[in-house]
Amino acid sequence: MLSKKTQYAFRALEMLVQKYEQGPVLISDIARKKKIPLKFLENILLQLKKDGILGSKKGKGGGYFLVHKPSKIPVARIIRVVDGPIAMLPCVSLYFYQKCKNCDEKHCGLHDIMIDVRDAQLAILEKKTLADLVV
Amino acid sequence: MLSKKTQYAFRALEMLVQKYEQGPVLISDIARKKKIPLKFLENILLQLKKDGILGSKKGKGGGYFLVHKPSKIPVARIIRVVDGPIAMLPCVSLYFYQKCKNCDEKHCGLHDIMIDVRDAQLAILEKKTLADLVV
DNA sequence: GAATTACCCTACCAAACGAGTAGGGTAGAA
DNA sequence: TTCTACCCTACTCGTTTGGTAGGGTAATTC
Repeated sequence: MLSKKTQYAFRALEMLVQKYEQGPVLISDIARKKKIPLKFLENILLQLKKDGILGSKKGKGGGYFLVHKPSKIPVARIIRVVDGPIAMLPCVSLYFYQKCKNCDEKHCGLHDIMIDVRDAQLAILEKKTLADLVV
Repeated sequence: MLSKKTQYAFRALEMLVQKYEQGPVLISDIARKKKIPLKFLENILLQLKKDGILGSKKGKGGGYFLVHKPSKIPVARIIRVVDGPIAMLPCVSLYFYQKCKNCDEKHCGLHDIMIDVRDAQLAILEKKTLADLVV
């Protein structure tokens, strides 16, 4: 399951998509409108900024904004930044791979199944973008 | 990510599949061969038994065994019993559904995306069975 | 029917994680 | 120079995870 933090992230991004190219949006505006604890949200947006997804402007008239076109940012990227691995096992993760001990990947049925699941997930999560958040 | 407990469960089940219809298998045998902490494994097998996936026999010559043919038990069922929800959001889970507050499911882009992901996951996890664990 | 075997159950514990709070620092517009 | 709004660190508290300990009890078998 996605953490609450990740769900907050998507809710915030949804708003930033709607205001795309309308100038920076205040954290406090997002927090109020989307009912997200202010300081918690600050943390999330900072993380997204560090990853280059969001930009920010300080001082009066400042706030956060999307750096790229919404249709250029896949949903998968957000999940990886905020939540971590998407795969169901460390040994099939593309970005967070970890070898599993006591299990030879070449003869592990579960491994094969989870590879399939991962591919199926990514087929969707890499294709869908922030633009799809707004319906 | 699947919990370690769930991964243990699959490893144990793998062994029970291999010994299917060869009589009960001792917990201690599974624990030793699969390198799973004995008491922890006990807990897992008990859970699987309560759900009707495993049966057990007490006394000398006892142990655990699969109640049904391995090809009749979908991988999804194991995950649900041991790990819980498969879906990425509570509001798209079939067996553990929970309404998400501050979000109208009819106008939530994320919701729609996660429905797709869930369907893609289940297409695999409901089709693959315990028989597929052994390659 | 007694002993043994091996399942069954409860309780406990430490570490990690999730979700959120607090409070001040600092850059940059105006 | 002052105010605004981002930036950063640290802390708290409850839950989950992974695992341990120890004994109870039902079924076999002899």
